[in-house]
Amino acid sequence: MPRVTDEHRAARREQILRAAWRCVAREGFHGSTMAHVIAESGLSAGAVYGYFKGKDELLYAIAERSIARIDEVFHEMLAGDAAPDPADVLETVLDRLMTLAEDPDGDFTLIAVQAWGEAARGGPFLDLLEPQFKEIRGHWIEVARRWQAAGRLGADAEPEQVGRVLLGLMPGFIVQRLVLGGVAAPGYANGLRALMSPSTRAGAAG
Amino acid sequence: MPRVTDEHRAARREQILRAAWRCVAREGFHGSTMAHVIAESGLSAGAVYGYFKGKDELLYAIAERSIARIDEVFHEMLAGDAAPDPADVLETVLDRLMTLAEDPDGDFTLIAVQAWGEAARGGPFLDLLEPQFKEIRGHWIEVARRWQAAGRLGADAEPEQVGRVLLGLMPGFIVQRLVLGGVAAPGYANGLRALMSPSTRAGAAG
Amino acid sequence: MPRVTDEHRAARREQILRAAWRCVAREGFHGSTMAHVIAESGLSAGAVYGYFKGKDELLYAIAERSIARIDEVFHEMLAGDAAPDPADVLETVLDRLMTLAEDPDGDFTLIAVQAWGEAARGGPFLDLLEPQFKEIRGHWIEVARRWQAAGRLGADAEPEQVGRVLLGLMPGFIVQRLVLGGVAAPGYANGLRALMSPSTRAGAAG
Amino acid sequence: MPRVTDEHRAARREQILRAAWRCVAREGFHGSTMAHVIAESGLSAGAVYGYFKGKDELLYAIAERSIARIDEVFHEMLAGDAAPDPADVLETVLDRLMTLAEDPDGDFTLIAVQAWGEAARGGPFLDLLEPQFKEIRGHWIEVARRWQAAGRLGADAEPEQVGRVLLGLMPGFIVQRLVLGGVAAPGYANGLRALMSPSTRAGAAG
DNA sequence: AATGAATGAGCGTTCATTCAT
DNA sequence: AATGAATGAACGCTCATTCAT
Repeated sequence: MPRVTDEHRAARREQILRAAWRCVAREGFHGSTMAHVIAESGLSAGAVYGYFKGKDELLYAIAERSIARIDEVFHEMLAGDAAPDPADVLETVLDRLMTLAEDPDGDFTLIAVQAWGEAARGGPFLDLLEPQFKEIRGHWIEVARRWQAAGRLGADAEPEQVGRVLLGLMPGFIVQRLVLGGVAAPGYANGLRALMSPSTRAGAAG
Repeated sequence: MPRVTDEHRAARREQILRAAWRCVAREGFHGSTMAHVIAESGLSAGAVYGYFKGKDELLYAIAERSIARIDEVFHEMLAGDAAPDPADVLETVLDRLMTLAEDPDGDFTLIAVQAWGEAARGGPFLDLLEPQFKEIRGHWIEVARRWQAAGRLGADAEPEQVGRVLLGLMPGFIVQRLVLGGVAAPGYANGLRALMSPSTRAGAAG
Repeated sequence: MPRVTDEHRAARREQILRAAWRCVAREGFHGSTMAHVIAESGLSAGAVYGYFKGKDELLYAIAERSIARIDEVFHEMLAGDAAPDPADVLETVLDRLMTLAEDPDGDFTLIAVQAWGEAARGGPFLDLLEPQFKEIRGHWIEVARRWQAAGRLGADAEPEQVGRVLLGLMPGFIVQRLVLGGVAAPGYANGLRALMSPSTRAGAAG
Repeated sequence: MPRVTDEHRAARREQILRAAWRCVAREGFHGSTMAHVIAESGLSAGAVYGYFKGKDELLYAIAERSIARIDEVFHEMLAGDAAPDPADVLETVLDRLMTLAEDPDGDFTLIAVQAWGEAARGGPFLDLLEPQFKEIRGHWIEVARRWQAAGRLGADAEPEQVGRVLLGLMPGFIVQRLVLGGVAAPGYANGLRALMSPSTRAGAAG
């Protein structure tokens, strides 16, 4: 019965992970005690520790999942070789991000911010976030490159620098939304469109 | 001799605050114990509690100072009624930010990220950050407004939306620098300049 | 097929006991967890508990076996009615003891010392060790008695007291070997021989 | 007020150590929980941890004290250059040992046996016991050497071997007393005297 | 005003044991 | 008979905070 057992283990792991997710989305990394997670999971302490070595591993797994969600958002975005408008990409990406953020289990962006705070101090969380940030930045650099190839970006523009700015818009959106609220994907994308389409003396924005 | 006493109190408060700042910049909000702060301050536990009600108040004061620094960065920026290029503003602002971040007492952006994480969960940290974010956003909106008034932004662009994007670039810069490193003010500003100065060559988007 | 079942049960019991023995010889009574024993035995938790009521019973069984080995060492030693030299008996006994101690499954003297520690506090381990110590002491008293009967011990010597001393030499050997190493049966027996054969030269003690 | 504070600290340390001593003498190393020690000490958990890093350090300190007591027993024993009868030394030593063992705080020999069990597995307890055993063995070797110099031991006897035997008599006494009871210093010493004064065919013991 | 020893609730974790399968 | 996932009481320990001096 290995199939059943493996499925069972995976389901239990998921159950715990979701419970921890809910706790962290509600109370942050440090406000979430193992006792909370255990109670939320409906399991016993021993059971939880059978699936995760300890609190650190659990938080790590949650952070992993949280930032993986940001990455997901790019899938299919760059399929083909089209040169989408960066503002359109941003809108799509943030739109998906907001859909995911409305998860009834809890807002993953809140967890992501916790993870940034942890990663800032170095250690395993930094090791986790670094490659994922790099990958997402790579996506944005690719967007910039294509945009440049399509003749929409100055020939002397450096896609790496443009990519940094585009990547930067994402944490900017997330933090702003969490702290101020009232930020939505279309408006934010429009702000970028306006910046990207400056009036040529008496020009018109998009 | 109330003057002396008041000065004394202020000096002591500052001494504690700086000690806590160093701790938090090194170990984060939760990694910093009161014992660490007390040791770092060179005072006794009782003395520290004589100036701050508890850890929360101390962290709050640190967060306050940390984000105040971001605000500082705008001072004199918008004096007069010039209409500076947003990318120039960004470069100046980030340049100052990096100077402040190199404080030997510890990187204030690290503390800021901790504060965002805390604020995301609501509570006093949100109440602290919200008005400060609002004010900084106000600065950016003003930048956008003047840019528009100078005819450099489409007439139908909404400065509020543009301001959100410009504000967003700051946390984006901070997080990216902490996680990936290798981000500097001029290059980041150049990325924005490139986006804002699209090729005038006719091009078609995807 | 009760025979087969009984044999099977005995084999399983032995399998568990040996696994526990290995664990205890490696990590002591308290350092050995049931999880270790279970893993070492290759059986499941449930299976182990099917053969032993709990950890206490298992440790008890191990202690039993460990001190039984010390007793073994006397078998045939006192067969017949010879009056062997106590030092010779000691040498033979310790020699056998060391052979047993080199069991690849682990040093039984290490387990014995654990058992002494437990027995010192009273309880079942004391009830276990007491009769076994008594029996071994009985052997030594018998050695002393025969030695006296052979005219090698003063007529007014009390074999019970001599037996206590001879018994005492055994834990002394075991502990000394575990803590200091470098103790071997022949040298230790020689030490006793030297004490038992004082110089006949006239001398005065201090 | 450093004097007072230092004395205070020393007194508190002693208070905790004695509480732990009582617990260990009653329940052994592993049966003694920190909660027990804390309750017994009359202090709080935090206070205890202010004086001892953790349970290990506390047990180590107790073991240290326990075996130090065995060493004490030799003080003044070998002052001067007399050549005392080993059996007399043994009697004195064991007599002192029993006096110390009757400490109302708990029998130190019980603690010593716990320490032997721990040391047998290597680690810090072995490092602690090894030099102390060596020193005590050194005392016994000196006793043997003097006895030999006084012409009471065969010229070809090796004091090192005799010393091992004499040292061995001590754990033998301790364990036997704990497990069987009914062992006292004079009787035990008499047993040794009897062994050391064999009848010369029809001789008389001392 | 300042000290720092003391507090104790609550933390993360372990592990002997059980029981549905 | 055998499994091993699950249990949960109890463990060692931390740390924000207090208060007698």
